[in-house]
Amino acid sequence: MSPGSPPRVRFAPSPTGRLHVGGARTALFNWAFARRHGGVFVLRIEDTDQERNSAASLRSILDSLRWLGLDWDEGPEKGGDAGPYFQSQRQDRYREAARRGLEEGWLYRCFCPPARVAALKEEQRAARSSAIGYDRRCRGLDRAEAERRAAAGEAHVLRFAVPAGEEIVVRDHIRGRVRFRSEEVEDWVAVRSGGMPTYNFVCALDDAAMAISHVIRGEEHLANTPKQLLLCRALGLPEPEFAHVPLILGADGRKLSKRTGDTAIEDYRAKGYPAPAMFNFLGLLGFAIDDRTDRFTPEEFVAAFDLGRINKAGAVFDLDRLHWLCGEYLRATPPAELAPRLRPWLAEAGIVGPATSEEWLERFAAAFRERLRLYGDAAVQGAFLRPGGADRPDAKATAALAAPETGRVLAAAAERLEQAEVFPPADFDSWARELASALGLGMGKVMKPLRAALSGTLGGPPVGEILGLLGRERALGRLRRAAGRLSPPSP
RNA sequence: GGCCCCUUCGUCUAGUCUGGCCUAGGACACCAGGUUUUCAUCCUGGCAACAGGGGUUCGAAUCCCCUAGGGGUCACCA
Repeated sequence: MSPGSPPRVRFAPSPTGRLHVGGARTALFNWAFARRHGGVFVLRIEDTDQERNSAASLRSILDSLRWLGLDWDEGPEKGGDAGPYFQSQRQDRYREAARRGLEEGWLYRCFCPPARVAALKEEQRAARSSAIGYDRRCRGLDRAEAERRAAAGEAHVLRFAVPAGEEIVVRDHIRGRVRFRSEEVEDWVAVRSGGMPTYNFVCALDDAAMAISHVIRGEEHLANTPKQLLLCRALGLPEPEFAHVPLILGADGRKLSKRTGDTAIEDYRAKGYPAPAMFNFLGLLGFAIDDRTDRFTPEEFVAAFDLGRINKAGAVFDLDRLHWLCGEYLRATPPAELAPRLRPWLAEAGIVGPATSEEWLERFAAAFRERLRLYGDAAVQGAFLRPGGADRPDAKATAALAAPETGRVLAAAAERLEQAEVFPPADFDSWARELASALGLGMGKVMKPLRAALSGTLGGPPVGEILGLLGRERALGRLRRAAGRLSPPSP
């Protein structure tokens, strides 16, 4: 990092889809680096692909970043001195650079039809040739003639005239110095036939214009870097430092794709993954604070963040680990805090209504907290609390209900609960023990049918908690309905 | 195929730059016990890795070379 001035980094998504987990982690690392060094985190929108851009994508990306807690200092909805932050609004600058490139000769007009170039590359591939891409045919065109053809409206692109014999060194904080020879770089397209510049062109231009000191991005961009560096040289622009972070892999060991699971941050949000757990998880992919810290706050992450400590190898997106982390976060959330977050999920599942009290939700949160991993789990696990939720007991519950003593147990429990002064009994354990001994049965024989009648299943929170969530009327109703369903005892 | 990157338990990783403290540590998952009215939580224990081969060195997971394997990239996408 250049001494003295605080670093400037950027995350530059293209609004052609939702925020991918890989992109999210890249953003996270950029953000952490900026925060760690008192630098500036810029958000730049690379909307040079007019076909695929969409406003919905942009909104989704911004929402996902905010959800993760990654705030930007300059960019959309924020402004800044280096704007505009949408590449579609920087066309005049790109045009000026292109004009200069043509004039200085490091850009040239190429009239080769796309089909010719495609065929060329096809040939190279088939022949297993080591030749690189475009054969530079138009590079030798007479300048005046090229201008004439262009003026006549002939379709063409602008290509970068890659110089021979140059060595390009990418200064990478993760991989050290990566060297390329300019012979290996093709004369890439800088401006499309439609006049729209390409990624490699505008990316380097904007990084320089926005005074980006460190380019932290995915490893898939490493092979592109020489093109951008060559452009910097042609324009006499300063070269940024780099950090190409390893890919996030699917279970198959390849770049994470939709085949191997959800790839959009929004998907995880929609399924009820807690944001802090997601942040934590992403921060653990390719990075570790030390040999034992696996849970941390954003502040702790920032304090420990160091580009040099990022791993070189790709990291598999391990859903098991994410789930575990989510559970850790939910268990650590106080019920009073958890309750409001659970509400929408419970409401959607028809478990609570607008009239449901905060107190009830808190009780629910306290009862379920240790068995939830995602907010969304509450809807599934709490399903039995819906009206009639115990009417169709599962296999195990049905078996428990079929025990010979069930009728006595349910009747006795209902009677005692009806008469109880406080509901549920203040000391449920003692209450249950008393009931068991009065019936001359073991605890298991008593609790199982109760649980089955109350919730239709044998799992879940302690029976005392279930009673509290159901309330006296509904609990008694369920006990009696279950008792009524039993076949009458033979005389 | 060319170029580039990578390689520690099944997975995420510590250790590698600054060889010895590593009979390689932690975590997830898994397995086995324990606690518990159930599930879950929690506790205890277990399984499990330096890709292979050569060097250098008194000593290598750590340094060098080779091989193998994996990945990325070769668009008028970003």
